[in-house]
Amino acid sequence: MNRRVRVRFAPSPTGALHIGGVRTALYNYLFARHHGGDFILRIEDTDSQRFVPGAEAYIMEGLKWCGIKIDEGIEEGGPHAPYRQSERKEIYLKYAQDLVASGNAYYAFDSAESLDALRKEYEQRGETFAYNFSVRTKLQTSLNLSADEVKSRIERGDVWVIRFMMPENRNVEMDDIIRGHITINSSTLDDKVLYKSADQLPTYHLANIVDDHLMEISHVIRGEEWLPSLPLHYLLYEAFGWKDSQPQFAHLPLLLKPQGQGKLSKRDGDKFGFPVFPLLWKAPTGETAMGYREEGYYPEAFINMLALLGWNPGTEQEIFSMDELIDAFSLEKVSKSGARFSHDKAKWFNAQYLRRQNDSDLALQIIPILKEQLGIDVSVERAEKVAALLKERATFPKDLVELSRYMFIAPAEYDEKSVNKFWKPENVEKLKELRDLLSSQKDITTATETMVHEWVQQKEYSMGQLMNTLRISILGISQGPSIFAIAEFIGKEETLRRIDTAIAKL
RNA sequence: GCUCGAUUCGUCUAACGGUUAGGACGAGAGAUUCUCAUUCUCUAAAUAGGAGUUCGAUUCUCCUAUCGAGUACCA
Repeated sequence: MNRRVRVRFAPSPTGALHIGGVRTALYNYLFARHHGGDFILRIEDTDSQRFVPGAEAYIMEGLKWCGIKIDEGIEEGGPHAPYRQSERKEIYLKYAQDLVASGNAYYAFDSAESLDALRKEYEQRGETFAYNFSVRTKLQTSLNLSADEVKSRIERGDVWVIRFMMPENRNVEMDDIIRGHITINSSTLDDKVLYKSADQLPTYHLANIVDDHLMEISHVIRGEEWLPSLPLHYLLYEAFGWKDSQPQFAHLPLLLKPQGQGKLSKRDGDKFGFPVFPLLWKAPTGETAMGYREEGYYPEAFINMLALLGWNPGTEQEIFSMDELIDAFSLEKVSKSGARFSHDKAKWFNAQYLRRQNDSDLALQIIPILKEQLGIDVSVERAEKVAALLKERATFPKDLVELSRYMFIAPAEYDEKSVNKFWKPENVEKLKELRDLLSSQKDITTATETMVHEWVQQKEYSMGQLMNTLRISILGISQGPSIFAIAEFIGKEETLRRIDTAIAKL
């Protein structure tokens, strides 16, 4: 069947979107774009209890920051609006009732308490309670009660749910693009709730099938945690008579916690020392968790890193632009096993992207940080020089600010280790000579280095000893790029002043 | 417990049933350098275990082990 590719990312607004969710969205997006199809954002807010204010806006902002563009969604609109399930609530009841009418579902009047009690009872007997063929005709269901009784209970406002009537002992045959063929016997499954009268809302299972059908979704790409629900979903398509237009499924491997075990969860916040969220998250409770954006990651680097976590094109290419990802992506190349996220690798990707920035862009990025961190105003030209000089040594733009600190501010202290190593009387004597030599120059530039080099050789001094002594006097530490480049940057006067200060102080 | 899924260097991964099992991050060593970082070179590092099928299994089948997911009137 050749139909338009339409995929959806369907998060529930119960908190910030963690990187696992971002990756699911990304793979959906890449798949859609690769096939020239549509990427739809649908908000699955059918759990009135767990709704978190701000989560929905966060999800949209997060996707936007990542460069994932939505074709149809709650802000973008589209032919199947609304895209928020809470605003579609009227449509689901009819479908649930259709299933009752066709004999695929039934009403159940059990209270949550009585079910809890049943579960406990079974547990005490060492059994597991399952709401399925074995009990549904014994409990308070429309299969057991007379039609009149059911009708009057509903009319008098008793609380009810509609449950799917899971067939007994049927092998459900399923296909997953990533995992291949899967078979499961329906007797191991239970009668899932499809619709609840209490809040007049469907559960995920009903809503997602109905909406995917109505929205003409061609491929469902979602996390592996949904795999156990797949037979139910297959059976629902069948019960509705929608087999012909049923989407294809692909279940993505999970993202694992960096240490310990289990899948990454939004509750993991930033307790591992790195963000699990794309953006800073401020929960209504006041809790906050850091985000990749705020940490200084480039969205392109973040996406590049995430794309390769569970997918690989089979080549040795590591750096991919979004367009290259779109071009190379295929679900068949998604791996089956869960992936553990590596912070080191994320940083490496960011460093790669930082180097690829051109100096003027980088300058613009660091000027505000320079202002904020060091309280100094720097011209674009000066900032460009800093960028050019230091970008190979940085992971984040903010690193450039820290690395360039002593290019703007004279050191107030001198690193003890470096001083112990190089600040020796004989070196200081030579430094004084060098100071006089420098002061005799018109100005100090990187070209001065050659001259100094020759002078050092002539005098038979040690370049390493002298240069580091000079470096300490200027920067306070034996680190950083070419000392002559730095001297050129701060200028002759400042260079001499710092040498004098160091000689006086140390 | 039950059901389903997964298992290649520490981590992310590659390998029509035939390769000295490749790459990347990280680690270690060396080279370069005025220092640090970069860069470059090199090194260590893996097919969970056991049976099959096959001329030949990382690759296919089964068993075991381990890990994970699901098992809600949550998604």
